[in-house]
Amino acid sequence: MLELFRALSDETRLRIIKLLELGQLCVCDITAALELSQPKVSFHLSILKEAGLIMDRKEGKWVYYSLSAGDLFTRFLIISICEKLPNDADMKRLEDSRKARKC
Amino acid sequence: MLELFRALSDETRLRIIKLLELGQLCVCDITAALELSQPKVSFHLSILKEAGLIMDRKEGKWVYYSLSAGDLFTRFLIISICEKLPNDADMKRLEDSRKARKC
DNA sequence: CTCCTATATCAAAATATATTGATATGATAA
DNA sequence: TTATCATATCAATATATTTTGATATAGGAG
Repeated sequence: MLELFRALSDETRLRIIKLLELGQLCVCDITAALELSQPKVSFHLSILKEAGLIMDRKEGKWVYYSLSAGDLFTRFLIISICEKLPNDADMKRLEDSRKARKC
Repeated sequence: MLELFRALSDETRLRIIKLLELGQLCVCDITAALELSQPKVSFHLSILKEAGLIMDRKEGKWVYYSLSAGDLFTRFLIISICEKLPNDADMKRLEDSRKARKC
């Protein structure tokens, strides 16, 4: 429970969770959407993964991350975050990046 | 929401919340129950208060803290914490301290 | 094989948070 | 008044977390 709250106590990580509400995304999509450096994004993804909030799947060069099922409490937290967090700017950048076929 | 998770991402603060499930407690009760220094306890109480999780009430020399009502999401978090967190040792020390009438 | 791309990891630096010991405040009791 | 108790706050230190820049790894393309 403490690890869960720790994982959620960072703005970047909440933004990642909100982005993943859309479905699986690769690291470069997330990096483009958040406008952050790739090592930074990888760092935060690793913390979310450790806490059991997200999972990854390798496919060729890419690693796709998505929200993991988790228990009822965890899912409730994720739903609440997604409901309350605005992320229009991130979404827009994600769309732009995908149109540009950057990865 | 971020402030809420930040406030909850510390073991001492979760222990305080769990103790306050019992009802209002003064700082010296909490200090005795957790076996921590008074400034440390005051520090963590101030963070919980800032986040809207607890409230305080002055009465003479004492300051009593209790869980604050908050919104539905906040209350759900508090209930979940209290349900999942064991704190037998803290409770025992609280009882002992009260029997000894230390404050 | 060589080059490029996507991602992870590492060490160092930067920043944030927590702890300690000392002191301040304010209420009460003697 | 003076002493004492409960609590808060502060400055200094200690500790934890995050960020950065560099490098490693591994897959695919040419």
